[in-house]
Amino acid sequence: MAKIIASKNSSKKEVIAKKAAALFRNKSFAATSMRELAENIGVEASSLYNHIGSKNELLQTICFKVANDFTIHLNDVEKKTNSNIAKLEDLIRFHINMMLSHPDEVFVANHEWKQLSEPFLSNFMNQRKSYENRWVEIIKEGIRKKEIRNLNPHIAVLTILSAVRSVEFWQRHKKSIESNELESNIVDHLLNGLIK
Amino acid sequence: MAKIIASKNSSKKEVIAKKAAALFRNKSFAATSMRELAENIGVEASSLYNHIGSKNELLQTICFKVANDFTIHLNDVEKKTNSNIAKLEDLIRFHINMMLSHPDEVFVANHEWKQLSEPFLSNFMNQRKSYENRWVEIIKEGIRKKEIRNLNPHIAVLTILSAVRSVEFWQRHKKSIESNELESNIVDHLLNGLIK
DNA sequence: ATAAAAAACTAATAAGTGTTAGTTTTGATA
DNA sequence: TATCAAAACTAACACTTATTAGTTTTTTAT
Repeated sequence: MAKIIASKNSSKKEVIAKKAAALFRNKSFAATSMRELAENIGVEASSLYNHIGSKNELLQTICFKVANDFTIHLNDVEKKTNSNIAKLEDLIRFHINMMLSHPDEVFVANHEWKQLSEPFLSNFMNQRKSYENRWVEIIKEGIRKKEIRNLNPHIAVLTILSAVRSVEFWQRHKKSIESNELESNIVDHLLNGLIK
Repeated sequence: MAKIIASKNSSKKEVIAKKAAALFRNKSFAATSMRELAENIGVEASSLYNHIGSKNELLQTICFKVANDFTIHLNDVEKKTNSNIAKLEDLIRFHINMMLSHPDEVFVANHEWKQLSEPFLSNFMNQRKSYENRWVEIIKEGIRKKEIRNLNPHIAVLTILSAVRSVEFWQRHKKSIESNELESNIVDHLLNGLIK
């Protein structure tokens, strides 16, 4: 009889969620069956239900864990007293490092959140909108203090949040690029541009 | 008896593909059923098969139409004799305009290509890799000619290709931003950076 | 060693899947 | 108006889906 092995650092539910994140990323949430997830863990599908409530609950666990990590970090950044550019750099680096340390979870939160059921879907969208608005405020203040060029702050936020997802592409390629180089290049590009 | 209405500019198959793109975007390919697609068109599911071969063929149609449009445009850009920065700006603007004019199709090509069946999947990935490599060559030459800062060309390409997808976010928001403003801001940000 | 709890199993359910077969309706042409 | 192909329909197929019920095995605690 096969078993789900929990470790010191992760409960059985966390083991399931971790494997689910990998499958949801590689095959999409809808195209991943509970039988397939179970097989990957080495157990029958019905056994999973001793540890989780439903397939959709797994997605909720993954998405909100990621969303909360980002929100908590933003709380910290807002408390600091450094320049707004420094705050943005901190935020950008955190995004990149989150994608490097939890690639599957962040990918799922970025791309599969649409499959959340209500009320979690509305919840997630609101949390994200609020997160973006707080970025916008940082950029606005940076413009006011003449640290930042006079770009549309909303568009700048969307551009940055989109650009950091290039880490996903990089993970497909692994073009012999060090993750340090990746991080510094993205930050440099977004802050200083491409033109010499 | 309901009917699929073809127009002067689009065959019945194109009408189906257009609706499919919208559904695949909003619900994902796997989570969209043929019955649902049929209902949206106003016809029974089996009737669709008078016009298409399979669900996956619909995805192929959408993905390769988009991929070919991008490749054709890149062919044109490579023939030009202007600066490499000008070429990049041209390419970036084309990406943004493609997302504005065919939002659903580009979204599906960007996010649902994984669901392609072989050999189309391998085909698509190769075509994309080749496309990216040709961008890389433009950036390399720009660096050689001192037009472009000495960033890692591969990372720069991934960053740009990722950043232009911010148009997707903007389409969710519609934050009273004109599409012209969106385009010029993204181009400006990527070429000149954020810092004053 | 025994009892209780946790977690695995088998089997089944009801619903939904893409797709095909066979039939009927529609619309255009002769 | 009769004919014929295009394109709609109904009905069904064979399979897969998430999830539950009921049972057996394993682990934990006394």
